[in-house]
Amino acid sequence: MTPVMSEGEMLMENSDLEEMVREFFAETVKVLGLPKSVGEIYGTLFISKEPLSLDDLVEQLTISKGSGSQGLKMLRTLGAVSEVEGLEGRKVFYQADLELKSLMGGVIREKIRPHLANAKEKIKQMDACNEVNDAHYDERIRKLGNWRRRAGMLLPILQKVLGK
Amino acid sequence: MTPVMSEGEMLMENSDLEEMVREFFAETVKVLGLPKSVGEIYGTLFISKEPLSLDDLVEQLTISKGSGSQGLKMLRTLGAVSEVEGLEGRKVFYQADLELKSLMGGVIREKIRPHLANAKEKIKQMDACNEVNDAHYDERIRKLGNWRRRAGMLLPILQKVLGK
DNA sequence: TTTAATGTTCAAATAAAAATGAACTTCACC
DNA sequence: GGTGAAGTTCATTTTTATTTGAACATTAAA
Repeated sequence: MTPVMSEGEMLMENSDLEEMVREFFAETVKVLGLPKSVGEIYGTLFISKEPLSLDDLVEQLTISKGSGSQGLKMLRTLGAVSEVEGLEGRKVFYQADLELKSLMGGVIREKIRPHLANAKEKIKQMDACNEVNDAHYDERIRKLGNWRRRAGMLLPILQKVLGK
Repeated sequence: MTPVMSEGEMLMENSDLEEMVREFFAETVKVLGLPKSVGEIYGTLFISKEPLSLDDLVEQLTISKGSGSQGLKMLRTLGAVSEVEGLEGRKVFYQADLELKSLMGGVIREKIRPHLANAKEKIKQMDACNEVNDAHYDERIRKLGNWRRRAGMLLPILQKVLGK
């Protein structure tokens, strides 16, 4: 709305590069099951020279305020962005946490772990359902239990390798 | 079409359990970025007492032949199902490979590795794009390279833990 | 306490992904 | 070669996921 520009805007060179980084993350987060706009927001913050406000992001990405707000909320929940004290009024600025483990760790914590917890329940129910104790079904349910257990063991290892 | 039933059909008990397993895999594969029908097919094969043909699956799941064909194709590509020599005519029967690593390994090989290879290219392009050698951009691109490298290291570890 | 800037929510619109089904290919068997 | 069962392909339809935008909060400053 206002014709006044925020500080960083004019000195920005290399908008090709910034665009590439945005696209890069847009694709990358899709592998993690997150929406494209979340990747674009994260990518924009990742490459930005200074923290950006919601309005900055909405303007740079030409996405709606609602989309931006929701995307930032998700990234905050994942722990992939952090708030920086805004100096002007109560506007909040965001910066990307640059570590792989922030984004990945967030996905593991918020998406994969809950899924595995749910799976544990489901498998228990299956066991209860197999009242006749059919040997074939027994064996398959046991195998499913092993799947889950093994997947559960994987996560700490993953997080360890994701490291610092 | 034909009113004649295939052998296994009548002795099937425990259709609740089978339904639960189908649903379980339908959800699980979504985490891996695969379509629901693929999970349903895999789940059906996973719990089935005998190998099933495309027609069997289409009937049990009430999905279209096209969907079934595409789903089986994907599962074959991933290495999560195998063909069993059909005795009747040239009809093919499928059975699930019951190991976690078949499905996961397939996803890693067919989806994640290609994505990482692509990422390597992209990062190279970014570097080329940063002709002024701006220190800030340099550092971010370097960090992206580290992400990719680390992710690449993760996969063999994953596959090792997925094990036998 | 009003105003205006900032941010959130959610029903509706849009875009993206998946499933359908009819046309087509292939091949075993006659 | 002709027939039909088996399987594939792909343009269209359906379903699901994402984005939008307008109404609604919240609060800093006047």
